[in-house]
Amino acid sequence: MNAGRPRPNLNQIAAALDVSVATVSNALSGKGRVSEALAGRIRNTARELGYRPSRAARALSTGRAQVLGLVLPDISNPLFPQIARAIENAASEAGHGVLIADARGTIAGQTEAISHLMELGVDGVVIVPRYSTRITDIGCPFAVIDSPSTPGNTVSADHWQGGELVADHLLSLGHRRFLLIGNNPGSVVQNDRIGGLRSRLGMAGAQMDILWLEDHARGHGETAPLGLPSLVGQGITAFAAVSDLIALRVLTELQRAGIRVPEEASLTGFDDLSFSSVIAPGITTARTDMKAVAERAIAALLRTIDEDAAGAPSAPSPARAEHPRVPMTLVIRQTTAPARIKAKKTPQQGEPT
Amino acid sequence: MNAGRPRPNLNQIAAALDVSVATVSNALSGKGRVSEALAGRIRNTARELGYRPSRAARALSTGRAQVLGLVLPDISNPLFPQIARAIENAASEAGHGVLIADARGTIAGQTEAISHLMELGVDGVVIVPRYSTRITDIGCPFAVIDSPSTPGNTVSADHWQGGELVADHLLSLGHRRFLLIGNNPGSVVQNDRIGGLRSRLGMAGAQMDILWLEDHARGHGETAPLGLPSLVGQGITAFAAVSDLIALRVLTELQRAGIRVPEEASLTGFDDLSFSSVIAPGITTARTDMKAVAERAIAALLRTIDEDAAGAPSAPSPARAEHPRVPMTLVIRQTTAPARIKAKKTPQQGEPT
DNA sequence: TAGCGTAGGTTAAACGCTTAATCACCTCGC
DNA sequence: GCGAGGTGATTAAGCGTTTAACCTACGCTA
Repeated sequence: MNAGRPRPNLNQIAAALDVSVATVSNALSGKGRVSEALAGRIRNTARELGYRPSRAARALSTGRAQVLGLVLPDISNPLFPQIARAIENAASEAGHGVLIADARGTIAGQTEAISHLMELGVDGVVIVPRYSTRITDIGCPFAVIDSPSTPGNTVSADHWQGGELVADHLLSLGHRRFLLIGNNPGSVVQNDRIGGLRSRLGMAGAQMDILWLEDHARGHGETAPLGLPSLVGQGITAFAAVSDLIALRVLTELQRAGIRVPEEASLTGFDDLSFSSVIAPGITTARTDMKAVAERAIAALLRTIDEDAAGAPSAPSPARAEHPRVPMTLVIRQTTAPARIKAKKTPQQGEPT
Repeated sequence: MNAGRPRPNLNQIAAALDVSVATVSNALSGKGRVSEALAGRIRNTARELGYRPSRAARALSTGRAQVLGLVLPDISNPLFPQIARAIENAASEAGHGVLIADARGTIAGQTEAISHLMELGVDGVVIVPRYSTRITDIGCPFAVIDSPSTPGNTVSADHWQGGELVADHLLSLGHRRFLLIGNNPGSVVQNDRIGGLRSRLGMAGAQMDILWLEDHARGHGETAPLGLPSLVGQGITAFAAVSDLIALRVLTELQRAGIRVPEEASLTGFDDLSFSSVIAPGITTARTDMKAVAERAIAALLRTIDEDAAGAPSAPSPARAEHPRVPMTLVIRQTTAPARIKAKKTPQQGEPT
């Protein structure tokens, strides 16, 4: 029923050495009791025959497919590469494969993607949820990467602290009038970044406004200019965006209007997207240590899978990591510089709003 | 040996209805001979019990895991999201999952990634090869997405034609002096794009130079300015980059120098990356119909897998698609406009170099 | 020398599904 | 009244591993 390339299996090795398959299995996995001499011979012939264990058979026998799922809100999100790469590496390190699934930006798509993955037989999934989604029981072990302030979050970057980092940097450069730019107020990640920014800027007595692009788009259209140049005229010297993609939009809009960055206005982003280091000027940004996030997420997920198999009564709650928040780091490039105006006045401390 | 959540299986359905597992299997798959009445009852109880077939068991029995691998030269490549999304959708449509693998930019990593995927038990892989790599026998069915001029290419965008498209557009706007910008001359894709551009520009008797960024980086460093503004002074009116990422770099460098795009210089890219539609001005670019490419690649791959299982003697050559080249389309945005100088002279035809 | 622990294996069942082979029964046509 | 053919189901083998349970020497100790 199954022609194709007949891969060598345990039987062939066993037959070649005239031992039982169980012995071969034990020798290769190092489990049962096999003399070192025989084990060596078995390993040799296994190598000679080019033996590759059948994952399917192993999965059937052990109940573990050694495959994890990765659910993303939108694969075309520019941050996706970083996440996917990190998750894949971490999982690969642990001997697991990663199956991707695209939620297509919708909440229905997210549910669908998860059940599709389960259909495919994954042992567990790591979910980067679409904003304003609360992942509850999904019938298999799962880890959530969102933001520390999200209930049920397994591990993530400390977006709030990232905001503080950026704020401190801009304040230290003497900036006092800010525009914070977000996309969607429903996103916990974005809110936390804005929150971190506001808390520090507020403490320093700085003046700030917030622009949510989604609101702006509703009024003026998706690609309408944001009217930033006039704000510079009104004294704003620093723009802090919650994403490098937004920062890029700001940068080009300012440049096009003939406003020089960073000489006339500073600009920061988040995420250190691929283009941020390539363009001129390079974008100053807060970066997530994706490797750390992914490793902790995978570790927590695998632990949960084990516990689940060991007989947890059926309470599939999100995996929990020991250290759920990974600090962000600041990458200083060329879009930030000392504020031009009102810069000689030394930074005033302890002057809360 | 296997606690955990005991999923309902064929046996339970069979027991519940007091029929044999074979009948249940047949009813659910619509294969053997089962009366419509019984089949209906079986489907019902299957639904009630929340039955989900075990992929592992099916894979073991049929020899098909229903999982494909996707090998990418570098997951952090900004084009990756488009490809991954399209492949995932197409595969999902065909009932298959997609396992990702990262070649980490190296040729060794690519080999490693492929064998890792095979280790994981994929039925076949689709490979987007690192440039200057020739994929030969890899022990399992595979499809290659590179460029039509690559031997062994399964399907891809018609990069050459994309270059022609861009060239024609710029020529029609009256441009006559060009700088073509590539990254690495070893990339077939980039070479084809450049080739398409050159052929058309050459036919029109235009003047052009080529800048390979990798050469430039070797001499001046990775992020060194490209010295574009002075070229504009020398009469170049159009920059054609082989990627939007490069185009973005060009755009920001020009803008920073106070050169207005597209008023003083036009600019084009390739791939329609995520940021290209967001920034100001939006980048005019040649776009790949990834959906079409992915669908053909998957279809060809699945066909090859079938043939392979049917007993192809063991000649695993790349999957072949009926229509291996997918035309690119031009997305005209704001970085291209009529040439300022020498533009009144009507385009001269039939004046080859 | 009986008894025992242990190193080094083997046997066989189980995982859940697919599918070829078989079988029982019923209906026709002659 | 009997074989041919068809329908609807069952039986059983097999996919490749894992693993619990069992078996057999052999070297010791008491």
